[in-house]
Amino acid sequence: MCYSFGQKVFITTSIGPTLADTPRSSPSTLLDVARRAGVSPSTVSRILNGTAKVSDDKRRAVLTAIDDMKFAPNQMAQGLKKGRSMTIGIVVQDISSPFFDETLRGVDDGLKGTGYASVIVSGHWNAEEEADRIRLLLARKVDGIILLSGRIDDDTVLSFAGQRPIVSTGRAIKTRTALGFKMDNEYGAYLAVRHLIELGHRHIAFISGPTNNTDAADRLAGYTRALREAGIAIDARLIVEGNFHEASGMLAMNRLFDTGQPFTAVFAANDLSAYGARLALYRKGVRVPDDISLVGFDDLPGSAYTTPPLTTIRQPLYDIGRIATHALLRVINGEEARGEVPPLELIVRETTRRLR
Amino acid sequence: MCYSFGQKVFITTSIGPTLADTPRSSPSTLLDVARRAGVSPSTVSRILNGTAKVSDDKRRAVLTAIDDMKFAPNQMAQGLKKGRSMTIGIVVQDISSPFFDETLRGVDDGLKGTGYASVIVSGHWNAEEEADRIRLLLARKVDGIILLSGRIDDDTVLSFAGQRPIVSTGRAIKTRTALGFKMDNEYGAYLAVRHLIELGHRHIAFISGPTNNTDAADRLAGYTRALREAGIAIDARLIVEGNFHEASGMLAMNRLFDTGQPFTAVFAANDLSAYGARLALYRKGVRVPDDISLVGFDDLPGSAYTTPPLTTIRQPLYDIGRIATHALLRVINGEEARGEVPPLELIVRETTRRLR
DNA sequence: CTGTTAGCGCTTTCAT
DNA sequence: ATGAAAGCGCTAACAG
Repeated sequence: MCYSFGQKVFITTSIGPTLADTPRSSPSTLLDVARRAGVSPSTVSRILNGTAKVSDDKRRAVLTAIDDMKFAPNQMAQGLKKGRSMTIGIVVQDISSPFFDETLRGVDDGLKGTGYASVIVSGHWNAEEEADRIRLLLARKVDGIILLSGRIDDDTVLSFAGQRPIVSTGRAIKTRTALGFKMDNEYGAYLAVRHLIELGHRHIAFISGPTNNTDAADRLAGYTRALREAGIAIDARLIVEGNFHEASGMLAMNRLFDTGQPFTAVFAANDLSAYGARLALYRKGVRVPDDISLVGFDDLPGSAYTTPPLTTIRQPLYDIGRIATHALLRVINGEEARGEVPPLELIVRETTRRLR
Repeated sequence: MCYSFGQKVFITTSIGPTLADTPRSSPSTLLDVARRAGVSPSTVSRILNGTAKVSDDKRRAVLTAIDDMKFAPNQMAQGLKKGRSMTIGIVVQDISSPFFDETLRGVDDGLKGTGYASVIVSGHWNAEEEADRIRLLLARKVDGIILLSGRIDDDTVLSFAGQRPIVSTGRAIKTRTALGFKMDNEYGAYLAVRHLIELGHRHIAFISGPTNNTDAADRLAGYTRALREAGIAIDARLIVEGNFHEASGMLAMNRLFDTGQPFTAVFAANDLSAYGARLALYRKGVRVPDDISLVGFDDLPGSAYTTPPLTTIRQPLYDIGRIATHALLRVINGEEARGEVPPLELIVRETTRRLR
């Protein structure tokens, strides 16, 4: 039964057969097709793979047989035989974060038309779990792995790369089968803070990311460099730690106010924490950008629709996904992997303003 | 090479070996393990699967061999033999939408510890493409399919269900191998509009979803029912069509103003279009909720952090994912699939206010 | 151009 | 309790 009662929805189904014990309309095999078309299995295979010339009449016979029987080659059998599963593994840290979404979209587009499918697993920001998931992918015989914001160390990546090619973001490695590339986070943060300084701000707070995260550390470095270059002293009270999530941005903002230190602008280490900071500001009745300027980092899709739209550092998330995919595919095929990731750039929207 | 130059990042790698032509540290097979442990392959298999009793000494020998050789069974071979790939297919419509994200998170959690992995494909809101993707999944021998917001018609689903069990959202089907359940969208919309009416609003605009979408149609129905019940005449000029995306919400809002019809509240058919509408309002200098009340539908994770936080109808996206997964797993195992999806509910946040 | 044969790595009767 | 042997569905020599 499946009935909707008022607002509740119940679903039930009677006891059905097991996947194992019911052949269903058991899918036809290549052998079935061969028999039906009156040819040998190899001929069918050859047509399927374009491996060799086949006479037109046989080809026609096979093609119609395939059509009639709605035959589709069993990918597991193909994979077992060819040693290629035609699937690649993607390791993300959070299956439902707009950050990874954009990259995944790039991967998806990069895979389009290649015959490859992807299985996505999450490391949940945890090195142990991440390594486990990678082992799982390897057991599944994925042909390659894309590691996004990996937590495991480079040596571990390298050892996995002994089994299958890996391309990873956020690390600078390069061997025969492992390739990594990282964005210049320090530079991005520098850009953000310099923008604020150019607008006349001198008291600029920073909501950092988790200290154990290299991207976060790089962004902090960019923040301090911009300040130093402008001859502005670093005030430790204006730097509070967040964890890249909305709630932490909100908390951080409140802590900033609690210190009593004056500031006219805040740079959040990522958009998500900027959203949280924005809410804290709203709750306090502080106007953005009139009273406080705010800049984020990432340029998530939603950042163009916040109120007001967020000034931020754009990460080419989609491109990273596409480029990583292309690179991996090339390595898998023994070609030279080469790619250029667009640089980080400042997107000035409406949360920053010149200090009068 | 992998070098970072200023802000640009270049990646290159020299020509490497093909996946095919390099055995790498070719993974050990079950046979290798058997030889090393001095037993037959069957014994190893039995230990791996717990299929039969094995003497303690042999078991120990095998286990250490497995450890030494870092053996992991080839899933393709296992799958081919057992007729189970331990993979399920997930069909979404947009690989990077917060809407699907939440559901995917539910699926991911539902799969945790089951040994199943998922391959996610996107139908891109297109029935043709969706059917294609499903065929691909079937060729990959997924053990079951979860179809989220499918575009294909029920008959097509049913025919696919002949090959593998399918559970789908947004449809009321129920056969031996196909199970669908849909949320009561009409009721949800009704809830939203009634809330507005209770707050004293009489002129309530509606930014609809695409007219060819059943969820959108249901929500429109709920809107009209609430109005009718309250004795408020439906004003066609207050209903404008959107397409569920931010930009369309923004456009719709502007069109609403262009009509010149007065209104004090707007109900957007989903959160994304509410975000767009919110921006249009901001641009026009219209305050929310002081001048105009706004309510959305979905309760995306971001909706708690908009400025101000969005009043909306909560869809139990995560639960839907989990429940669908459990149901599918049960069908796969020949058990009775049964589940209850939490009802839609109104979440009152800060974008609605009582009309003075 | 096409068929026959031998596996890919694993599980599973069937004997013992 | 354990091994031998057959085979899942496909591809790739190897003959012809």
